[in-house]
Amino acid sequence: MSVRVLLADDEHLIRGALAALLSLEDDLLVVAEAASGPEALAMARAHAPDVAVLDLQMPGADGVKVATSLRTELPGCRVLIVTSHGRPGHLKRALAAGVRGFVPKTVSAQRLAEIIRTVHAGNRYVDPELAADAISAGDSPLTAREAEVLELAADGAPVAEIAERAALSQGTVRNYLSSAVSKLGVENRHAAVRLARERGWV
Amino acid sequence: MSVRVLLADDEHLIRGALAALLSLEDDLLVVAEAASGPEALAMARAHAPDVAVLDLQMPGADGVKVATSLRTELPGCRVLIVTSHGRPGHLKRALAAGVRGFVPKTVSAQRLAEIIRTVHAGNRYVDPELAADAISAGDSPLTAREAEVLELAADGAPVAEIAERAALSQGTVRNYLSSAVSKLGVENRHAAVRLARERGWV
DNA sequence: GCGCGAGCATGACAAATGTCAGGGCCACCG
DNA sequence: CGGTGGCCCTGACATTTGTCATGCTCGCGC
Repeated sequence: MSVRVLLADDEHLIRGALAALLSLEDDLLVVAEAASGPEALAMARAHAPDVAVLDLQMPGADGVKVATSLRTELPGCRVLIVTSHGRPGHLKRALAAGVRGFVPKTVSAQRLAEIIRTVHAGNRYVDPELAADAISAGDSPLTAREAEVLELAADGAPVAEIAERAALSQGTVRNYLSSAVSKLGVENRHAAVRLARERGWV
Repeated sequence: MSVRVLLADDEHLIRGALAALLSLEDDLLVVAEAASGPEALAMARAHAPDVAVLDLQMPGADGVKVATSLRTELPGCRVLIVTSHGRPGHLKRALAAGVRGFVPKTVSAQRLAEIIRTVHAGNRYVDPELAADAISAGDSPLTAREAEVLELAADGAPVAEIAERAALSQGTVRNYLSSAVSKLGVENRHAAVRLARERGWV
């Protein structure tokens, strides 16, 4: 009785190669492939796989969004996320979405096959290094409003625009920005945005 | 007589899978693998491959840097760059470094094998879509100083620091920044930095 | 009820940033 | 030679952003 796997990654090169390698394992069966978030969802609905291996970054909807949808639509389907750039915040978001495994693309195919089995058996697996990063990043020191304002400031918008979109006075917006900057111990709001992004706090 | 290939990519998953798939081709022989820029160089020196397939983003030194070194050290070795995120500037830099091929990871392994043969035969191959992007991005409208100042501004440094590092008055720095912003048709310097980065102008 | 601390909000002031008009230099063209 | 235009550079001025002191509200412990 083999494990039915769905593979989703926008990079054809990787997806194809991965499918080939996983097929070498006797107990794994790649039943569907997808190149985008929406496509992954459609494929999952059609084939009801045991395990969905999702790339974190895909056009349309990222791995975590797909995982969230799958959680309600196919509760029996375990989700395993693979990613190139492991930012702490992603891991946190992923676990919150009910993802069962989270691994970087630096693992070997052999190892990935083992992890697929682990996840299929109902266990969780998180790459130790990524976990350590997430723990050292800690929880966000930002308050709700600070995070909100920082997010609106993310694309370099002027304070006036942020104030309007958040229905706040400009002074208040500056205040939150300033507070976020000092909490994060950085030089200016742009560095704050970058850091918060990196840590997954926005 | 098969083509001797060096494979360099920091993602073990992809590198391994790729090696396996390329090995299925009778006329391709993967003689070495590397997970970082420096390692790729060392492997190239040791094995003198016919074609080096390099990931654009690797720890240590990126694909283009490696290509530059290879150009002088192993002039007979053709370089083919593969990349996930195809930014126009990268392509330009790569071609300037004497790279013979440039493809996104969205191609299939089959296609990649063909391209390796193409490059080995002495021809060039550039992904049509990436080429179109690069052409539509066009040449940088920025003058030398504008680009220099923009680069120094890239990490959110204050004007005073940029002025000092560029040995200019603060007024002048502001002026260049302003000029760059208006040339790029964006709202502020941060957006300008992002856009210039994206287009490969800095 | 009362004091206390945390988060939310504001405006005044100071500092940094963006904009403008203009001057010097050099290469190019008539 | 005498424009003409592009690039480099500057300081003065207007606008935007960052900092600070302050007030409000709400939940909590006493």
